[in-house]
Amino acid sequence: MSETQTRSEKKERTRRAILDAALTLCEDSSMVALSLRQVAKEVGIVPTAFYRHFDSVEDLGLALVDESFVTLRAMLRAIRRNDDTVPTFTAIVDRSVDTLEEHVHGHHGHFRFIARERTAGPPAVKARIRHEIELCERELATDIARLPGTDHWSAEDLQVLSSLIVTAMVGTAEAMADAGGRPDAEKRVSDAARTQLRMVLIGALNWRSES
Amino acid sequence: MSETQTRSEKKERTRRAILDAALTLCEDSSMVALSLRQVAKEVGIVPTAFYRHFDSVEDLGLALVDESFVTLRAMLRAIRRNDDTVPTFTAIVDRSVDTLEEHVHGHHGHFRFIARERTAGPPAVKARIRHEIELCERELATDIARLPGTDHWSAEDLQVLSSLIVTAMVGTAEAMADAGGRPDAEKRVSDAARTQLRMVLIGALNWRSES
DNA sequence: GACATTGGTGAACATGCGTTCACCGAAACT
DNA sequence: AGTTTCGGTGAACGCATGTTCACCAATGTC
Repeated sequence: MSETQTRSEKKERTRRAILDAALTLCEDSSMVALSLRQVAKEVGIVPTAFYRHFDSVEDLGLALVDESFVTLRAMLRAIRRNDDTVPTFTAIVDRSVDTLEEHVHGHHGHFRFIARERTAGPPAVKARIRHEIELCERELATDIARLPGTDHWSAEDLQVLSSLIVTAMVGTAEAMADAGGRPDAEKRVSDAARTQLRMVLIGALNWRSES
Repeated sequence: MSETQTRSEKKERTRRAILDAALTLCEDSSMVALSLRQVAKEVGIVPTAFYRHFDSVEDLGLALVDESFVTLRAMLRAIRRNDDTVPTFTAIVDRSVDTLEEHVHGHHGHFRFIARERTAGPPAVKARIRHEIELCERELATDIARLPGTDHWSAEDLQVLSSLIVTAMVGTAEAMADAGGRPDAEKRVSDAARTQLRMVLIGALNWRSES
């Protein structure tokens, strides 16, 4: 029987459906404008059944944050993996932006969610996202510190550079998701991202020789 | 009689009160979660009276966008004025960030509004904000083109650099507004912004010598 | 095969929403 | 002084919201 399934399988299925529906429904506004009944209707269950899976809408939001950051961290791991195998700086930039393009293309929902709810979500969601992003910045800082030519950098400057790169990349991911899969638009965004990253890195490498 | 006033004065007063109340009320969520009745209650008028001033909530949103960009453009003018009188690059950066800090400090509501609704607002509001930001990027591009040492730059690279700077400065404004007036936090943000801008400019100045 | 667990149901609730309409009273105009 | 203009009022509408509760039927357990 292909259509029969264990109870917990079925439960997990509707849980997924709720998460997906919520992500879709708040796509062009925000979590704060998301209604439980809308989600339920989209999923095809009665509003009450929602509470079998989440304690509240806020709970749903936090689950979406976690899920989105699983996606984001998977991308960061992929980028880090590439960087180990690749020699020059421009090659690192190229491969990194390629990876970013590929992942954002495949999961624009999650990336847009982060970019949006970071500033507009419910307080608890905002807080969680900011915290996660801060962690990403710190990880990036230690990655950069491992690169050659950054020995004499202060911890503050490392942090500031990471923050700049993350901000730029969040902006890129946003623009990429807005490109909506049109290859020409995506190409333009990723070319811009490459240029931006390269500019920033050139600036960073010539740092301290000036100030 | 100090408390009497002409009819249009009174009208303008409540219009202002509505705008202020709306800005305050959507401060920790978004315009999409703003209710007409909330605003009316905050202002101290009956919900119906709202329609004497705006056609709809969306109309209110667009008015807030316009108002916010009046503030933002005033800041840009101030920065541009400084730049004309100041000699070195690092001095330009310092003065620019000072000006930004001062203006964001005085009008964090407007800056947070732009940063938030840019990604989370109602569609019409989002569209208007993106358009205005694009204009700012273009203006910045022509400003940069007027600086020495950018003769050989392509139009695309100018645009990309402007976009990077604007993205970074929107991020800075956001962080600055989040600092919530605490001088030490504001200082940290503006120091970071100075470093970031300087890095970007160093990168930009050494551009094309590499690629 | 009997029993407990549990995902989903449907009615009901109080509340808040945007918008409409006729109406009022004071300011503005003639 | 008489009339018009207009910001604000208050009731009313239909609809959507979050949450509660008792209930059901199929699955899992013994």
